[in-house]
Amino acid sequence: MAGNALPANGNGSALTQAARTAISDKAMVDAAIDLILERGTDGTTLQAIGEKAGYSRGLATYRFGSKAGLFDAVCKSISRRWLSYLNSGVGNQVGIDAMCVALDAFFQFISDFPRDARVLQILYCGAASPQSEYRQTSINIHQRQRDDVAKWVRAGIREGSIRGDANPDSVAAQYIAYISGMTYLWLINPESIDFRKANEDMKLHIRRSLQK
Amino acid sequence: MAGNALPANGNGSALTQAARTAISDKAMVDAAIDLILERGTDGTTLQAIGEKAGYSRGLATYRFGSKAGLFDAVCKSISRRWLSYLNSGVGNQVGIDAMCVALDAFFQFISDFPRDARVLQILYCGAASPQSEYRQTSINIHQRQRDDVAKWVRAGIREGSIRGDANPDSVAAQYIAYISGMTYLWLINPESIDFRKANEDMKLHIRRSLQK
DNA sequence: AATCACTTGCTTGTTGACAACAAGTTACTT
DNA sequence: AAGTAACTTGTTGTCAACAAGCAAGTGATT
Repeated sequence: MAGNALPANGNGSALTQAARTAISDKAMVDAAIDLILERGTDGTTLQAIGEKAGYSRGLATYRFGSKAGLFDAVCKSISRRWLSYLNSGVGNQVGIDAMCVALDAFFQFISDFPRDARVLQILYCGAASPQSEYRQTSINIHQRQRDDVAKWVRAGIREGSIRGDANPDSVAAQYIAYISGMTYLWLINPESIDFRKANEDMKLHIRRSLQK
Repeated sequence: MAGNALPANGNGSALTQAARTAISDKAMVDAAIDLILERGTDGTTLQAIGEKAGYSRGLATYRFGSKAGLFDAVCKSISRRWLSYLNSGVGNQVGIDAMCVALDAFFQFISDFPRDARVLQILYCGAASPQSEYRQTSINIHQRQRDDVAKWVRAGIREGSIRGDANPDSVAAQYIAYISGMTYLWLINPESIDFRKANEDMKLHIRRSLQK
């Protein structure tokens, strides 16, 4: 569909090898996102991904090595988008402000790209299984986000906006756990979660428990 | 191993049909827990479960209908244990007390039965996939827990220990999201989580944001 | 600028493992 | 002893993974 399996037809305008790879890569990641949303990770086959992307049944395996390798790539692709989205929202803010803006950015991301958000959460869940070949990716992403939050808290304490007895690492774990857990609850039962309201309440709670 | 495939050996002391089923059932659920911990849900086969339980490769399929059916049974089995554990801890308490005691019970459960806790969380994660045949089980369990928490909050407001402007449903969602998210973080990277400390901080946080 | 050796992208052939189901066998029940 | 329920074995279709081959792109030499 998206990719052209035979780019050099009659004329001399050929694609670069790197371009060919980039095109087929993106086509397969996109196909994977569609299929995961439709059928879940178990129901998604490498054959279906390759063919939906406009290639052969074998390309996905060839390119990504394994099903887990492909999921890892999808995971990284989406989380890259999310992190840049987040960074552009938070900017240089720190402390409680940063935490609140990040919550808003998260809600915005879920509203703007619900498909990406859903697939990312599905893949994070897949990383929970022992022997998961992309668990490390999930660990790294979550750890990085926790580190960012802990930094915001530390800076907030320094500038005096956050009470000095707050434990940055503990607050960060709690904050990331909230986001992760809320997203899970939303994923399995979207109607049961009013994300906007939950986030407004969460901001209030953050202020109450951290403000000096 | 645990189950006897041939209980009626030479003597006349035979087992009841119901007892036979109960024994093989339990043996297979136990085997499944072991195997899921070892190899994850994907790496666990129905054949391996049946044989590890001391039966044939086909019994697990026969009894539970499908892999999802078996996981659903395991999920229900463990969550039953957890809920009775929880109830015996909380008793008739309500409000902030109930919320704090439940956190303690949860930490205790994870310390006492880390294997069960891990498998339960792995299965909850599996329920995140679309088309998951036991998603409803996860939804029900989480919904029930949220309802319980919301009840505690409402009772706390009535008895005057919780501020009147707290939204019970929102607080409940936040509380359950915290537990779910924290368990996920613990599952993928146990060393990174100090559950005891996180829970102590969470209790403080709850008091600060809900106490009148 | 034409061609030739080489590399990389991609496809097709094949194998072993597994879930699911059907048909058969063994253990209990009345 | 006939019937029912627990359990096993035979079989099929699907899939991931790998291997071998084909096609497209690259770049050095002339």
